[in-house]
Amino acid sequence: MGGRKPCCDEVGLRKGPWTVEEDGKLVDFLRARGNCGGGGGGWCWRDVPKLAGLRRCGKSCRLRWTNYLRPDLKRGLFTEEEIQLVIDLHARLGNRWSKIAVELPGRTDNDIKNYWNTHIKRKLIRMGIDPNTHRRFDQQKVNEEETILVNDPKPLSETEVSVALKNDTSAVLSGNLNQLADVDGDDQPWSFLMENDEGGGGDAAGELTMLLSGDITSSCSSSSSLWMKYGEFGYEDLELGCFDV
DNA sequence: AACTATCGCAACCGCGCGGAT
DNA sequence: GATCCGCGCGGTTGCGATAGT
Repeated sequence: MGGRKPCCDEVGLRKGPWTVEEDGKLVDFLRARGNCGGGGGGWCWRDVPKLAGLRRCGKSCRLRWTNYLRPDLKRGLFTEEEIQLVIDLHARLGNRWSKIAVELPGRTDNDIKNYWNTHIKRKLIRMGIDPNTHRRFDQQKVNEEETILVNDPKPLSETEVSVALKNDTSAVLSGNLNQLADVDGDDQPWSFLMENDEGGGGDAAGELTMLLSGDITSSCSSSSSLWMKYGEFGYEDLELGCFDV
């Protein structure tokens, strides 16, 4: 669009982490002047640095406010419900983080985006699910991904996975399932499934086996419904492994 | 204890959209 | 209709914290 200038090309403007003093100035200003958006405040973000006495660009001020200083922000870990909601919404909306954020009060698009990229996305990849399409990779793609992730990417057969699931995964699996189950060094999600498998938890392991062997589309219409199904087994937090143990 | 690798989050960058002129 | 301008969005980067060796 017609040769816009970068907003931050003015010399003397600060970049990088915000100081407490800067935060204070910005908060004070916004509390005193009310909201932007053509409202009664009579200011726009571009004016904020000048009006608030900050040596920042307006864009940086807006970002700091919306992502960090807003009083209605919810900090801390995502709840199980939020995670499931994110997955479900992402399946429908794709990377439209701002749209997803609308459905999660107190969470910013940046929050959700970060959480997706650092936690959920990797889990899905390792489970053979394309995080972009929410469909399973073809087996070759899975192998390629695993080749990158582990040194010995030899794929497990469905039988091997099944057997492995019946045993201690961390001990049995030296290959990709182990990576898959313990991406970040947290507890083994699959152990929970094993426990539930005993008492009519049904085919949790079986379904997982299908998932791992690439038959997810035959068992679930979408990944989000899959997560809901795991929710029935207590598979509620795919990142933190905080199952009912 | 020192070093290295990895993770997670805050912040930046560039682009596109939509309203105003 | 063309151009300008501000905002918001999504992708990416930088860096401190933490874990592993």
